Amino acid sequence: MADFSIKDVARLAGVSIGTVSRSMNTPEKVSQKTRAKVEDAVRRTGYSPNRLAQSFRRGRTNLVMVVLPSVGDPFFTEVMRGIRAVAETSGYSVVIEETQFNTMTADKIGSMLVSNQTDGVILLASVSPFGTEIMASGGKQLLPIVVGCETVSPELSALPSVQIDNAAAASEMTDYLIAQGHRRIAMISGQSSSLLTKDREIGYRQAMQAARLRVEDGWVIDGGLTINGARAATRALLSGKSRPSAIFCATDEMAIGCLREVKAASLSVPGDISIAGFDDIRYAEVTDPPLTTISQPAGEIGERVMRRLLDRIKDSESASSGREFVPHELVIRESVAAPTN
Amino acid sequence: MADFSIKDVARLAGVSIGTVSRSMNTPEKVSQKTRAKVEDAVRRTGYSPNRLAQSFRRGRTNLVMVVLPSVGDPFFTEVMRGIRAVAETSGYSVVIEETQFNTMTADKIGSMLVSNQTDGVILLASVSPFGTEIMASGGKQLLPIVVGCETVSPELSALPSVQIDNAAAASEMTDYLIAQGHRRIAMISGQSSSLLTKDREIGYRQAMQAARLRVEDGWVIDGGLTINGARAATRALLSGKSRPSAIFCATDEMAIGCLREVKAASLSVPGDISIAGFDDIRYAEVTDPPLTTISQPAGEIGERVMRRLLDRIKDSESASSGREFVPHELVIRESVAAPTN
DNA sequence: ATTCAATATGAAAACGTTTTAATTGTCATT
DNA sequence: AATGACAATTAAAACGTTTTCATATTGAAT
Repeated sequence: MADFSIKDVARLAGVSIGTVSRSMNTPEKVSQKTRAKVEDAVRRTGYSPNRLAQSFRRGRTNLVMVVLPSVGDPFFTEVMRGIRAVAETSGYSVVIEETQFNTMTADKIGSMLVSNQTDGVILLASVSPFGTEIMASGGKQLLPIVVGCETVSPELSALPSVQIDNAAAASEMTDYLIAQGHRRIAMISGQSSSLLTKDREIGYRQAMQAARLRVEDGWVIDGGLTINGARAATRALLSGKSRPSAIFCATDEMAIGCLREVKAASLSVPGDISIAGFDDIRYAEVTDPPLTTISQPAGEIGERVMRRLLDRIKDSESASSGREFVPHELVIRESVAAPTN
Repeated sequence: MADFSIKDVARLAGVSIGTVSRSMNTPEKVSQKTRAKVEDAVRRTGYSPNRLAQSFRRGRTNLVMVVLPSVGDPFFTEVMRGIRAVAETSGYSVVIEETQFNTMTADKIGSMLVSNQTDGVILLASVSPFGTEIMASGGKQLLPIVVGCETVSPELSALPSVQIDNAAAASEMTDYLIAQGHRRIAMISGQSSSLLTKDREIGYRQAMQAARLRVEDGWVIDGGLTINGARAATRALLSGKSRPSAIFCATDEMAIGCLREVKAASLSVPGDISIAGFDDIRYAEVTDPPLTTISQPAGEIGERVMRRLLDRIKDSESASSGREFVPHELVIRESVAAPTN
């Protein structure tokens, strides 16, 4: 398999390279007889076309790239399954790129994607206005791109996106906590650069306000989207002058850290403190107690987002733009109960 | 930015395309004056080279692909960090491909990688002899490829790989359980296609045998590498005629499922049953109780595996082959204690 | 001033494919 | 027997770069 080219196959089959190309791509346009010769030559050489040359000449790679914050985030398992499912039926391959939490999102995407490496991009990572300016120049995109799960900044709201209504979901969870009798509800949110958790924060604040409940100073605290960040945040919350009876975490990842820390402080959940999460990752139902959380239809988001990307690749003019919301669901498990005091 | 080519830049700068190319790639070979002209033209057009054409012509992409079972597996977070760290210092970009647990590993890799898409592959996923036959034809590889974390089948043991000694680590854990006083130790392993967990199983069996302990029928059970699989396996274990006092899970993921199920059966951990895991994923220290497990130096594995890949890309002849072991560590937390009965 | 070396540039080939345009061959219709 | 239509094939252009080779320019040394 020492790298045969189409030329070798052509010589071996006794035809021109054009015929070889047609034999492989549009076999119906070549006669039975010659097709057989070509196929034989292909088999004998073990020839497989140089994809790079192929993509270069065709001007299309049949490859889409999904950008996500980090491999190892359980939430994306199902989203990817959905993406892959529809990609496969359309002859697209999927390739993944990490932003490692924002370090170089913009650069990477700008430099390696815009320049013809892939036919389109699915952004599951934080969408900064800066990053996408590169891509969405002059209102018209130079590369098909759609956003999934994440919140897009207002000025980019025309970008096609598929997501749950994060603010509404967060409100719903907060309402649920309130309905359970909680009045002192704190929130562990993400860093300010995370628009996603900002949205959830907004929902929380709205619900609190609607119920005329006070959000005390220090009750909305940055958990950095990590377990350890959430543990630190939880310590701060527990040691504050005014201790909440419930902690709403903007992600399950942080809820897991929070849960651990609350227990480490010898408090029981939900006995002493209720904890709510968000995302319904697979670990959420095996914590002790299992987490009450918001479930996102991750697989469906994946499917939809990929379908919209395909639309856009096919015909970027007529493809729909703007946000598309999918339903979320409040999953009641055991980490939330009525407050005891 | 409507897709300028090098030709446009050349025309605008009033030089030949060769000069433009040189200006960008080997600026020291072009005079100050013309370089300035070119740079200006580049700026004015917003030109960025067509990567596809570039890679095609150069015969190299500066892209490596890492193949892993699934995005969403927390274990790979750190491995990727390591890989990326050294890739970045060498001017390589990293792109990720999922096998979705083996469905089409071989095909994907065979078809899209061998044909010039990437300069090399890091396999973090299960290495079947079948899959790699394609890549390692005639003893000599046609694409630089190295294996990380995973066990390679004996007939492919010449493939460069970086991993801990899984069997030894599993023995060590088993020995530890025995040292704690356990005699009745069961193991939740992976499906038979997972060479990795088979290795761990071997270590377990060896340690049991060395201690002259009996492995009863049904005590090595397939947990399918998933939480739910492990829960089912645990149920089977608990309802068996002869109940173990300790359960050694071949992955933390399964240990988490096991832990939940044991508690669901109203048994305490480690009071009634001890549980040990493997991998030390980040969730392992926030379970209740925190998991005793084996820690892999994931970041280091990533770095080493990427370095070996670079060696191989640079000079496939002289690059080292064969396995390279890195040290593991037994992390003692609270999920294992002496048996009570 | 003249020559030589070094440096800077341009023209064109090359990479492996797809695709267009031109050519050949075949067959049915007149 | 000649024409036309159609199918199959070939030759060659094209894609956007990099790189080789030849040429032109510069500057230094005689």
